[in-house]
Amino acid sequence: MLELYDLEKLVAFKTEGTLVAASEKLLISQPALSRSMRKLEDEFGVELFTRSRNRMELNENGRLAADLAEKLLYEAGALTERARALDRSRRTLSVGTVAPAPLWELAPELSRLYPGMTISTTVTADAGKLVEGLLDGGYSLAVLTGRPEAPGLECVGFGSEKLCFLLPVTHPLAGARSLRLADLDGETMLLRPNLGFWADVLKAMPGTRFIVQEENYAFGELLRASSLPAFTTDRVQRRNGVTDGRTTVPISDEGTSVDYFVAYRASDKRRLADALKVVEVYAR
Amino acid sequence: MLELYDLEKLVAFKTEGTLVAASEKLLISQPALSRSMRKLEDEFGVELFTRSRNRMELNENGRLAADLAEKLLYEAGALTERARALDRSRRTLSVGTVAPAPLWELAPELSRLYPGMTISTTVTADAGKLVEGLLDGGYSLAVLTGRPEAPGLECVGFGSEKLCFLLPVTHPLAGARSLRLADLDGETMLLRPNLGFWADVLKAMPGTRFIVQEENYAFGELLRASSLPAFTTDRVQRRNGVTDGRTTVPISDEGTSVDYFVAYRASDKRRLADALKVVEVYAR
DNA sequence: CCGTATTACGCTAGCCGTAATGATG
DNA sequence: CATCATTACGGCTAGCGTAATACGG
Repeated sequence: MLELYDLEKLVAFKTEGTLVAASEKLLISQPALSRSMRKLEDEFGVELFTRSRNRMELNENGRLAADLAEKLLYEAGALTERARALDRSRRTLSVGTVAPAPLWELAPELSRLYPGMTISTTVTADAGKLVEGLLDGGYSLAVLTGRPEAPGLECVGFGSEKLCFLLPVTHPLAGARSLRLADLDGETMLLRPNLGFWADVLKAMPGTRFIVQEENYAFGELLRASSLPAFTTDRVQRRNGVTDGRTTVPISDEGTSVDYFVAYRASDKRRLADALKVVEVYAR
Repeated sequence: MLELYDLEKLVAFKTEGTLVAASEKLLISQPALSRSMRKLEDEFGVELFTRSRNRMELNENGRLAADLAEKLLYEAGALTERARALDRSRRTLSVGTVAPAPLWELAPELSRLYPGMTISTTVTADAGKLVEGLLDGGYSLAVLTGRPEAPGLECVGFGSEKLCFLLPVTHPLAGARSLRLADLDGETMLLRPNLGFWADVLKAMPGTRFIVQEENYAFGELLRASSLPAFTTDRVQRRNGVTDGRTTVPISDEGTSVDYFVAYRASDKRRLADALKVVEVYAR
């Protein structure tokens, strides 16, 4: 029977030009390769080479066969690759979100509910990309700030979040009951990266210099040691508690208070039932 | 390494549904097939089946892999098939002709000049088909009654042929120096099959009943034993000599005298040089 | 119990490598 | 005579079959 390994040898001979060179590339002996090529001709029932006593070349048949073999080998590789890719996607639950906070609650629960699955998360300000990803299978769950319109998608509420300033108690505005973003514009502020749509909200503070600190411990140290204002949200505080030496002041700008929704494909409803139940609990 | 035989086993399992059935189809034992399927999973690095103690089924990965494997196997078959087809075409010299007589001279010479090649011949009234066939490689040589116009084609003259009546000496018109087709219309005539364009010429004798005899010896017997008029040509007579008890009367209708040309692809000129030389000799 | 998959075990056909041979430029 | 392909021969291992085992409807 024709086998892929034989075709690989044929292709090696095509690219190397001699049995010696090809056999070295294939890490087998010349006699082995010589025999394989004869066997291949037998299997095709067709002469593939012109042979002189110390020279072997592909003839027209051989060139065609080798070219087609090369394609076939590529496709065989693609076959395993696609199977692996499918398996990976079956073992991965991709979650996209427009803001990081909901993810902090959702991701650990997903890990607990679907052990063995890789939870892949993405934070982006682009809600359109998330909806698109839901539809084409790129995401299984998406946390949005509104209900998606696309057919085939459903969603459940996932609570709300309200942006606040986190000011040192010594800050001049620390006593305010409510502030506008513009009130602190021009100062230097501490910020986490990957804020999702919040990054868009902060465009209302064009004069502000943001110091971005990704590392969690370092961020906490900066908060404690510096007198730089920062942001927090009601949701973060409910989860992490208050920060010593800092006071929380709500922001009254439009768009700083949002409702979240977790969207999913209707066809995934059963598969994701456990996760959606957890979402409901958090939504309260 | 992934091998086609393994993929064949996978496909057999997909179509048969159980290892037992598939192993019977493949003419191997169940244990062998069971092991092969495990090996396949190893090679993919991916689970392909859901197993209970006495039931095995393809999972999502497995279905994808089996479907792709089926395609790949088909393409592997096509690969050898194409190589064989190429080989066959390399070993075949296809000759098309609009009339049988030139072929009687050409075919034996081609067999002599290209030993080992299969000479495949076709007689057809449709000259357009022959030109088309020359262009697409379906024919290597075509005998036509005019020079082909298509670019990439060349031709050489191959003599002429003149249609005659072959009448019993007892026939009322046997003494004529020349006749029209219409002069014998309404009689019953002897005919060979596969006349090429001559068949079109005979449409000028709508009232004639033709007795077609393919077999050579039988045709000769009919010629000798019967008094039915028949056709011959100058070219046939030059080759075979005259027929006892018959006289030859030329036909003066338009289109009963033709010049032949042997057409070929210009790119084939060198390969066919020997054949074309022979054509020239016959053309005199 | 019959049908199915898996495990255990011994065998063998196919493929390989080494060594020797042949041809060619 | 250096290089390449082929032939000869012996060894090894992947894959097979048989037999035994285990599970489920």
